[in-house]
Amino acid sequence: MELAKTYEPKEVEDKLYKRWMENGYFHAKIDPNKTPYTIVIPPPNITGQLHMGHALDNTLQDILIRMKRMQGYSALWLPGTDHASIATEARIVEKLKEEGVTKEDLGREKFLERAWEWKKQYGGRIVSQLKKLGSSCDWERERFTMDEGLSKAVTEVFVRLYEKGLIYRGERIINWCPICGTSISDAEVEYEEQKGNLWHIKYPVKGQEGRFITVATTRPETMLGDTAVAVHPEDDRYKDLVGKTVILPLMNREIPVIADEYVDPSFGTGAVKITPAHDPNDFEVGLRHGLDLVKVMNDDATMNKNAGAYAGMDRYEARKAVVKDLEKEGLLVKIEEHTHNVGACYRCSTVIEPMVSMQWFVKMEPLAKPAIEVVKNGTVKFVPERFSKIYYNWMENIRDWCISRQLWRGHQIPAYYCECGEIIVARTAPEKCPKCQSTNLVQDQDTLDTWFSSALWPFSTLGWPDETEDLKYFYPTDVLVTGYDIIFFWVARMIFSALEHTGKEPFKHVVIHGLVRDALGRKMSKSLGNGIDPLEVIENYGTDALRFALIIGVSPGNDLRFSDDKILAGRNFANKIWNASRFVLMNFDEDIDFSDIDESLFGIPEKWILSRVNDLVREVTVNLDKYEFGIALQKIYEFVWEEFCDWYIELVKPRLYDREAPGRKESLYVLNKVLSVSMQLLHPFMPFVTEEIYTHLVNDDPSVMISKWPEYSERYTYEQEEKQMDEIMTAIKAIRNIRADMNVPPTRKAKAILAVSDKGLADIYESGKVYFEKLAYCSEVVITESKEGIDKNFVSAVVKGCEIYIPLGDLIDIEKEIQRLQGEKERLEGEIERVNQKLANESFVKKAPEKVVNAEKEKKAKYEMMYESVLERIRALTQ
RNA sequence: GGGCGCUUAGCUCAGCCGGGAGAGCACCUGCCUUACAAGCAGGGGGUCAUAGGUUCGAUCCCUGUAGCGCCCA
Repeated sequence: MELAKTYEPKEVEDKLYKRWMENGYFHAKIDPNKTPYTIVIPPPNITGQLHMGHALDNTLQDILIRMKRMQGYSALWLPGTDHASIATEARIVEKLKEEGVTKEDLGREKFLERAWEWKKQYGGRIVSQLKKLGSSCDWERERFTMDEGLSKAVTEVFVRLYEKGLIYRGERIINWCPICGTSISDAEVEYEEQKGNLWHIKYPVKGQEGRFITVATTRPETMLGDTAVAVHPEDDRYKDLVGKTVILPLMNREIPVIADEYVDPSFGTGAVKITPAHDPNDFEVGLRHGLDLVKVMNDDATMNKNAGAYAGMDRYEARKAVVKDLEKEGLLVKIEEHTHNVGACYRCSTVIEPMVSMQWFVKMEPLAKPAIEVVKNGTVKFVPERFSKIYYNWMENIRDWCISRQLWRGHQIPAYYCECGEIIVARTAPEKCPKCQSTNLVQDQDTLDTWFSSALWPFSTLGWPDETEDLKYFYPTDVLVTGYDIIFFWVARMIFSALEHTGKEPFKHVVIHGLVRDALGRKMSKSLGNGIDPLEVIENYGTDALRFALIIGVSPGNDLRFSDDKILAGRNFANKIWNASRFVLMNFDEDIDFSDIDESLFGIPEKWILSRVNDLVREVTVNLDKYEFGIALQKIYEFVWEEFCDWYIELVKPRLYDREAPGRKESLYVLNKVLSVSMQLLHPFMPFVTEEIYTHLVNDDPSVMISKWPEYSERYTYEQEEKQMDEIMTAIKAIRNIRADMNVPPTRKAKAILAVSDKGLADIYESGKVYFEKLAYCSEVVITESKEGIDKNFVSAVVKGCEIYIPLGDLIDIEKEIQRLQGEKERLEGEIERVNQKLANESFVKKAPEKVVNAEKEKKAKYEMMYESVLERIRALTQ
């Protein structure tokens, strides 16, 4: 059988994915004889494009799901997409703008039609991109957050929480984005340190001519809405003013001076202006003191009629004007430079405006408590564990969640307002008001935060609120894989939602990974233009190379740098195993049949490699169970490349080239076996190349992805052969080493004399003669006890229990050879010195484990023997 | 201000139960050896940030310090 000389991913990937789909391998069945294993995908934005973050996240999930599937679980990876209301709406609004229309011009109904069209146009894109990545999702179960079923779940949750008093409508301070034109939640605000000013402003005290109280503020324009000045109750500077009244400059409004613990006397002047309608802390102060709310801004961040002369100005224009006017009136004391944190909209980076607004909220405290508890008691475990701290920190300080959005795209809030003032929250639109019987009802115009529906994802996708078979079998899910940037947005909300509505945790493990950065360590972003398109990588190097590059060398939870080097390493690895398979298959006869293998014909290399691969099986399984993806892949890489290709294949060649050699077929069997197992272990990481190879090899499975995951077995542990192979390999390396030192090309074969006194070692070498010839380029191998006939024309090397001599005649420079041996001598002296020091230390010998002490003693004996040999050789050459 | 992470070869990063520091890339030497030059063989290169502590023994555990990064307020 002939395979191409290099692996061509393009020729196999789409073909194989199609085959898997057609055979229904991705579909998970409800099977009472199997244990379910479930992962729900973090749903990407329906109109989004696959980026490296998705590629990493989904590769990790695919690795887990493919392994579990092979291990015999009924493994369900449930895919789907998210409607991403704010992002989608922004994009459509942008598009309309190009057409010269606003969404209001279009009207809600037409606008929503456009949104569905948009989905139709781009909705398939991310899904087909996930397929390019090799994701083995159960596409028959694909879901969308605005599907009928999921929408039903959203309504159900809203109604239940409302009925329980956990959802309420109220006028409270929220984060307002003037560009997106909607409220956003606390989690959606990104804080950035900015250079700004601290303005010190004098407020005249009423009835005390010439007396002022000076406040410091970073936002002078909000003073127009001030309803008090606050000082700390213990602050002697202001004690007498508490309860008095000051005149709000520019507005000439009278406002009280109040005392509140919230004020930090050491900051600024120790007196602060209170604007309850435009600052969250001031809002709290306002509640405590019963202050008025004076809102001075419109929704587009221009000043409103309450701002008097400043009405109509943009907030920054107003700031300038206010400062200028204060200065004119002599009320501006000073301007200090000051850096402070400014909140911006995560979506459009506009500085958000805290303002009082009538919105819907989820009451968080009763929901957060059990959600903290399940992590504390280990029902839900974060991997790595340190992320649970971030989770606690957020959950313990959480404020009520603002869930209403002034957007059209999304789940419309199931609340209906009657002209009589009654509010009805219901699963279906009520026909008339239960209070006044009016039929004049209007549904709330707002939609829900997208995360409100994603919070239900692990169970809504399985059919909840209906008690479906899927829900019963696959829920709770097993693992959630996601980035640390989304713990607050999503993970936390799924946990409390699941506990509240299903009474169960949504998943058992939360595997957190880092961000994919560029080669310089920067975040990949559109604005920087430094993003690497995973599809381009797939196009050029293949999916397997991409997946390799994303997994190799990363440790859980840490960010990773993505570089061309790693892609090339991945591509080269795919090519390497491709060629190893090519070699194996080239040696198969058409009618190859392994049904009558005689294990007694296994040689040392066969038992050695079987033992090694057996060990690999354990290592890979253990590490994957710990979510140590990087280590698991590294182990496979090293085994396949070094032990299997560089050693075993070379060792087995002499046997293969002799068609009459006894055990030839057994070696072919071992090649086939070890390669098959390697492909099985590697398959979750690099699904395509492994499938292509596995199906060419001799085995009973039609596909590696439904083959049985290998298991470690004592039966294939050959300790003795591993040791023997070690001896042979060490000697071969020593010969290669001196040959390379002498610059002897492989074509120039040379005799090797192995001077051994130990009978056992001599036997091992004897049985491995042919390997020396092949792997150490020996023309002849003499194993002897005597060193007769060895003269200055020989170079030598010393390994444990053996002296190796190679006659190289005129290639030898005796002076240089002596120098080399001197170096070796010094090295051994150092080793002996170190071991002696250890062994001379009484407490070491007394307290260290016996095993460790013995190992040191053995080393000592070994080095001393080698040292003697080197000395002797130096003497011989210097005579 | 509170919390977390990182500091290991020229670069990017691994490093399990504490018992002689590893990989990829880069660099140097020799090889088109009938699977693979996307390859083979060999080599150089490290005070494991720093100061203490625990221990027979510390890259690893503990404490302090410095630098970098992230999250929260």
